[in-house]
Amino acid sequence: MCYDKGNEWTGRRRSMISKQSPLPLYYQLEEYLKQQIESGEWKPGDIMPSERELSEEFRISRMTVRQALTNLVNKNILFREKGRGTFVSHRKFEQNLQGLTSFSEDMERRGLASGSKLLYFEQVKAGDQVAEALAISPGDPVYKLKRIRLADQEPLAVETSYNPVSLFPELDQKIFEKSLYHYIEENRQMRISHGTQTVEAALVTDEDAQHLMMEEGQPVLLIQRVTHLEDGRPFELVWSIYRGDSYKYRIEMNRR
Amino acid sequence: MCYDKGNEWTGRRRSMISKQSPLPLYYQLEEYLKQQIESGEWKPGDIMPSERELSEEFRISRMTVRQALTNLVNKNILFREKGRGTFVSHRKFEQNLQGLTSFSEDMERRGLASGSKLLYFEQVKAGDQVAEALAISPGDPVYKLKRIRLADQEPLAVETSYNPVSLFPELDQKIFEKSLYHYIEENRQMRISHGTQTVEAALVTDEDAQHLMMEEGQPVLLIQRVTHLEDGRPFELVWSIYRGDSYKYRIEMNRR
DNA sequence: CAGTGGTCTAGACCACGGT
DNA sequence: CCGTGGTCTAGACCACTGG
Repeated sequence: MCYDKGNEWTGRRRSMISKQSPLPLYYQLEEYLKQQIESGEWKPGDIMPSERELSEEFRISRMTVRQALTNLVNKNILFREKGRGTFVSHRKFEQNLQGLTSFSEDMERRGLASGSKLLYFEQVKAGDQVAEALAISPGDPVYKLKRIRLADQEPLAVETSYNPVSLFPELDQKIFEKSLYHYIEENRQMRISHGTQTVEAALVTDEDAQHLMMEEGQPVLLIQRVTHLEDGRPFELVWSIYRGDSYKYRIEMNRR
Repeated sequence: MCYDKGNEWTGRRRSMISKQSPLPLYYQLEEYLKQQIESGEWKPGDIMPSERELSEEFRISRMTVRQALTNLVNKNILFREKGRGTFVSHRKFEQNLQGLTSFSEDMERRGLASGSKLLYFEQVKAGDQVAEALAISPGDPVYKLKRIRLADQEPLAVETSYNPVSLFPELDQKIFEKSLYHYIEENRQMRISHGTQTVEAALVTDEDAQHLMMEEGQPVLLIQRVTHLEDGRPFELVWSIYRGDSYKYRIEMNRR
């Protein structure tokens, strides 16, 4: 009986992977396994079929199976034990939670409608601090954008961003309205790689208090972010001021 | 001339990698390349020798070279471009960026002497909030520890931590003085896996103001952390209150 | 002992980038 | 066009865990 079921599976599984597809085989296998785990077909702690079994079932070489499994191990979806096997992780996190996300992605994850109100968008000369963060020379042109960020129509943050004109000469307001990250990755085909953030507590300034409809003397979260492309060039510097009473910065991370 | 230099290198390089070593070849190559980059032999933006070149020079197969390079790419030390080559990243070498670190590890990274002043250490019954965070039942025993954390002798934070007695029945003050993380990983041979933190801004309370030698009405950074073992069980809940004027929470992260 | 993941080889064909 | 990284194969031997 077990064998029968196994063979059924073999057929179903093999059909999920096509050598005709333009997608790499390891990627197809990776997506298939991920989907099976997400759908609960295999549960945390379950042992996976061995590499040689998967190799035979899908009629692909063991090295290709390993490439798929290794990627899932790196994403913390599977873990391996020498001499024992490969298992489904206990992690409940969808990976990526410590990922670099934009305001809109952040709000979407929290189930809030995101919006923004433009204060201004202009081209200015970089000051010393901006120039250093963006690895350009003081006086070089940068786009400066200031917006009030809304969550469910309520003002949540004031955001000021700087982007070097030399990197994206054609930036305009519409690109920001949709999503700068989307524009960079899809329209410009460049890859966003990593970023540095600092988070600190401060008291709200008079100007920001007006924008955020807060009283004086209340605390705010002050976040600075510098984000880099894959070749290391910084492409944005963002200063955000969040209302202390309505926003928590949340991060999930791994040891090592 | 270029060729001569190339051949010199070939000899030197090859000698760095031994098939006799118990260490895997890909790992030896990885360490060698990392060291060359750290020492400035190759600089950010430089193109690396091609995979086929490295393969010939070190007399190992291209797949093995790829394993070494792939690991370095995953660590953000190198990046690849299709049809062009493999390059040294511009990324600074701080690694372990988004890692889960203890207060002492954090201070060490900032070049500050860390210390702490015990306020109390006792066994109490878990309240609802603590029980939920630690995935135990309300009323279950937990260790509660409250300390003032010092950086270069100055008070920087007030920290309250909770650990389930059921997980570590033998915890004592001395273990905390040295390092709980060290104890768990070295003495107990358990693996710390992941954690969740929230960071928010608030005004200092009267009690904390005294501990931190702050005036009333000043902002503080309020950090909550829940940390898990590899099997998913939470083993600590920590509340930290940092002086807003002297501490920035810093995090580096990758997209995707 | 048989089965597992870990490492390694020597080929192969592809799509891509720059000349 | 040639050289690059990206993918893939069909083997191989090893060290390790379990019964």
